[in-house]
Amino acid sequence: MTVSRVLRNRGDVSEATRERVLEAARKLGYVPNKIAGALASQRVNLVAVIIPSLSNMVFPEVMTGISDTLEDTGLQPVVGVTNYSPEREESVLYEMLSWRPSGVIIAGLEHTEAAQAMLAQAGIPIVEIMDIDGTPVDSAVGISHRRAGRQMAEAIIAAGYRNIAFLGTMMPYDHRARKRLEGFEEALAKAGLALVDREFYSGGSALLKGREMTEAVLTRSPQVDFLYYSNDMIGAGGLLYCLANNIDVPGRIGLAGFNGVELLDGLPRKLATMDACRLEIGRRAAEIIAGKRQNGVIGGEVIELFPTLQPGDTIRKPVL
Amino acid sequence: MTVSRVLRNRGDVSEATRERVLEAARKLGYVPNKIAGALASQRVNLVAVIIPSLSNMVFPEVMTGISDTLEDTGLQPVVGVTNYSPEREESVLYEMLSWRPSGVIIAGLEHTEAAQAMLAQAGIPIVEIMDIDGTPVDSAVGISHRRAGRQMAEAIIAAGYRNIAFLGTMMPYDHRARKRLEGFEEALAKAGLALVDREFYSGGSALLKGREMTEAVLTRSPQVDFLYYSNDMIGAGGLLYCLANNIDVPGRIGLAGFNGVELLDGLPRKLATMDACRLEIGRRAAEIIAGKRQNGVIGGEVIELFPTLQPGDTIRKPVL
DNA sequence: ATACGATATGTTAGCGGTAACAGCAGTAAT
DNA sequence: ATTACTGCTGTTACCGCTAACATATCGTAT
Repeated sequence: MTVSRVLRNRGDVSEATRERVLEAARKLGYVPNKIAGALASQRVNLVAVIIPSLSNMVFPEVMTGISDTLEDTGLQPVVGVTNYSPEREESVLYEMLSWRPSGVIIAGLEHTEAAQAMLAQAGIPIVEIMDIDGTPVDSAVGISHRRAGRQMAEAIIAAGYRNIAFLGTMMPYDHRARKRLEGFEEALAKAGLALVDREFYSGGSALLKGREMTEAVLTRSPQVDFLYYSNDMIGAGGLLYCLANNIDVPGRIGLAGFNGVELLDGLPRKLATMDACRLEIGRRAAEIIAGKRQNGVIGGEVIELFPTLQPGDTIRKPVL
Repeated sequence: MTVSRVLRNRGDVSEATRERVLEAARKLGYVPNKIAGALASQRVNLVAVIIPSLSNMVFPEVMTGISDTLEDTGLQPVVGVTNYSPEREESVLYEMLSWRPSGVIIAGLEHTEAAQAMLAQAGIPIVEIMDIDGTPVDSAVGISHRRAGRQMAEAIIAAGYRNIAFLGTMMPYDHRARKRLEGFEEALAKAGLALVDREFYSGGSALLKGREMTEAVLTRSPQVDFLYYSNDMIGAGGLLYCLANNIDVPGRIGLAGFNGVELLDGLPRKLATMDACRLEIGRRAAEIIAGKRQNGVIGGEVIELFPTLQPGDTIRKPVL
């Protein structure tokens, strides 16, 4: 018992005994068994983080925000990856919940019915991140992708472009990309426009795909004067393609992506984009988990963040 | 007890009872408590994976290899990130070991003394990945970065370049980048050459840093005819800089990076690089953990993988 | 009818810690 | 001297599950 007290810094132990215990622990290479500890105390310092992928730049940055904020709370993030598969999400969630974490941070608002039920039943703070276009189980931190799509469309139209094409992922479960496209088309419609062309891809090097898709669209639909990409990586590929082929950007063709990835800073020309507040999302989500744990508040809150449009060098200045 | 048997698919249970149990579990939203289960059975289906960073492209791909292989073994990877800090590595390791995982996959061979001791004492399979230039605690899967550096130097020299500069990270704890540089300089020395210039960076957008550093070096040392980058990202930045400034690549200046990241495929010209066998490393490491668990073998094995040099378009053809 | 093996279910004792409380010495206040 | 309190250490009963063993049930060969 005294050992337990020393190792957890809880309760009074005389300095002499504390020393003896620590010395012995060090000598024996003793590592306390958190499994037993957690079972006895009904407390687990783990936070489940469930995200679709690690291979694009977006989630690692969210992770950074989460880790930074959790750093000095004693909480530890544990990552599960779903590869954009709802079934896999469900099973990862089940697996993680069975370790009784202190909270769950999960990407998106769309989950299987079973997953929804598990989240609702879990009795711990749940934060759904990235997206707020929908109804969260508990709390949510994110941006409105629909609005983001609309905003970009409005900026593009204001700049005088009229023949607009969309290039993006095919993934049926990338709900956020879908919502951006919906918002985008909605704003086009309001201006009496419609997409002139669209092109989808899946898998492979995004940068390369961006080049290929851009070539395909420009060949097929020469009248196109703007390319809206569902993410910055393929947008960057498109930009490199245009530069390599001496296409006047943003005069003849305008370009825009989404995410505000750091990578763009290194490109010869800055791609228009909207930053997705990734770091901030991670931070705020972690704060909710850490905070709730303290004061036991259960009411869900929705935090909407507002991405800023970065016009870069690939959109003409608006015609007034 | 019967419930336990049903939920773990272990032992004989009549079909009727099994159905009843599953139905009840579903209706109640019952999620078994793995903490208690693990304590009782002394078995934990978790594999600790400890890596320095998620934000460059290399570790996510290793993770993919690990996840894929572990997928159908019932084992689950749990990721911890150290940010290249030995102290943080030590504490992350301690934290993870206290959950009694079935194995540890940890990047690099360099750890604090305490971390080394913990790994040695843990009594579970340990796989140190990425690097094999050193003495592993147990098993290791990786490449020789020293050899990789040497190989690249030899190829560069064979191609006729003589005034070679190095551009890389400043991070004192990126041992693998350091070893590559050591091997590189060693091979230069053997050919009677030495680095003409060197430039280091830390933090920020690697692509942008690549541009800036390249400009700095070329301005400061105009005689330089080859730039060896410690990673592909800054190499790509350098390449874009050269192309933008109409520098003849690979005639006037040759370029090479390291890692073989997918990103390069999308660039207007292919950067010379060496792929680091990331996917394969993840796979083999996971196999060792999964396999050992089965047959209880404890002997450590060292698996050296051999990266292939991809000359791309940024090294002149060797002069024979 | 009896014995037997196979299948199905129940019982008991932990796993390694921690919460809660009990005990005990020493010191200060009454 | 008695009481009250503080600081330190020890005791006990779990936490929720599973290994190991015990028991019950049933069809079937003897």
